[in-house]
Amino acid sequence: MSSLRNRAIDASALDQEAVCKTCWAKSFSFCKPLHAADMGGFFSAAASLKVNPGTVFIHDGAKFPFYFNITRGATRSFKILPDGRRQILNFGVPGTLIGFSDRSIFDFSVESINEVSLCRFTKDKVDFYANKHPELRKSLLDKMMAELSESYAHTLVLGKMSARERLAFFLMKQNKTQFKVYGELNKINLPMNRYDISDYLGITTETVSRTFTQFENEGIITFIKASEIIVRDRRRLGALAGGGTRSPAIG
Amino acid sequence: MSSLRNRAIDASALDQEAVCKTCWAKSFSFCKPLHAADMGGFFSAAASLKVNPGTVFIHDGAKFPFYFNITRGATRSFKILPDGRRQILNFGVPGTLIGFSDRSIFDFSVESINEVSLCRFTKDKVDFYANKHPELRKSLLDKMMAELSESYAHTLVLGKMSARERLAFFLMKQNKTQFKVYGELNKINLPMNRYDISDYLGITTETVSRTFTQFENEGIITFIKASEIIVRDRRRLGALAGGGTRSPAIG
DNA sequence: CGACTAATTGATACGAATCAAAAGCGGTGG
DNA sequence: CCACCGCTTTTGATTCGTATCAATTAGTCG
Repeated sequence: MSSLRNRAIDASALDQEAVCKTCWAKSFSFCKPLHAADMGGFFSAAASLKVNPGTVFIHDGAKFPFYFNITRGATRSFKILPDGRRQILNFGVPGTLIGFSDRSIFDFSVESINEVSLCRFTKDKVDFYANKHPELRKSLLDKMMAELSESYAHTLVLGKMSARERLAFFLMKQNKTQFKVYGELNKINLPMNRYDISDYLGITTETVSRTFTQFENEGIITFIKASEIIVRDRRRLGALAGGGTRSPAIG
Repeated sequence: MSSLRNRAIDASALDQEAVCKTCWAKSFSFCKPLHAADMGGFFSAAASLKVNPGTVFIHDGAKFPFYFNITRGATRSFKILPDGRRQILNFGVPGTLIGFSDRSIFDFSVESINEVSLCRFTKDKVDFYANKHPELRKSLLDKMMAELSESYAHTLVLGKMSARERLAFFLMKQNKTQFKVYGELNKINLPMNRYDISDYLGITTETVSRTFTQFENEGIITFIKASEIIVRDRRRLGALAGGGTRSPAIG
């Protein structure tokens, strides 16, 4: 797990308000409702950060009174058992809000997969504005509900599904988010490696690999390269993924 | 799955304010902070309900603009796959708040295990008071955070742990909540049956049963009866449960 | 006390893990 | 530009934990 080594976080002090105005991730970020209102005061309190690939920027057990909104790149959140076994809880994409935790203490870690850009907000500041703006409060709650709901879907996958079903679920989910964030319809990009996928799905890399091969042989998907997939038969993929997520209809 | 059949919900219109004043579950319920203030208006908006054993009182996919606070008994929340496989997401005990969901639509079902008493609050009413009382808002958020946090712990268990570890985790968790709610130190009560435990842990009843027997043979636990356990060696049980939950130290 | 359901125990099968090796891929330097 | 090295991914052989199938025992209720 060499990727767990820590690297520096590059913070650049830019004109945050201008950054927010042109932020391409705002339409699916928690701060969306504030862009309509004249909320320069809120945005100037934010800070833009860049994180190098493979950097753990939130540590399990640490006190951390910030929210992070991802604007570019991808992250993995995970828990680790004393003997090193790792479970990935979810992957973050642009629009993902990180920071829901009890008493500001995280009970999982978050690591960048590739180069990640994010906005940092102090919780106090967010709370302050949330108290004044019901829409922001609702937006935050929605993000949190969605996270809880996704966690429950994940629970179902890990508790009841076979390797084939798990991978199908993962691909459908990935397909859905990539459509939402990047507008890709049938192309699935996999910024994470096979270990990440296996640690997310509770199986091994070998099983992930074998199952990918099966899917390709069955004409369900085609590989452009190891990290890029074309969905050929969404119906069958969706059927395999079962009720894991509420019907992942796209478009 | 005969237990999924629906039975009537008995609603009794009592003097709610009096009920709340003497509610034994209030010290660990979301409404706790309001008991200090003079909040008769809030409590009179609540309704006390009783639910017969084995009743699904919240249905996956249903619109349901209420919160339920459990005051007596136990519940199971679950998701079901099209082919009938069931995953239990969590068990509810007195103090558990049910109702966090996206746009008031539940994406899981909730069923009573034994006779359950609960308080029903309309979400509008709760929101109204939450806007005026930061402590109530915080209390609600805390419940939600705890639910998310527990779901993540559950994810780790289902994704990475062996049958022995899963059952140990379950027992430690059960032990911890029963201490908090009922003050029992080494006695664990199991209101749920073996199917529930297996569907919560992602294993089969047979495996649950075999593992229980192992634990008893190893001197870790003793059975009073099938639904009542004495913990003999919490150290070993905790070690097995690993980092599944943040150190389950009691007392 | 008998009938039904829940829980336990036993025998076998199977899916995925593990162990092992080969192939693919990306970067570096001669 | 190609050869080499390390890392990731794929493929193969075998093992192992848990599921499944089957039967017995315990517990509960009329």
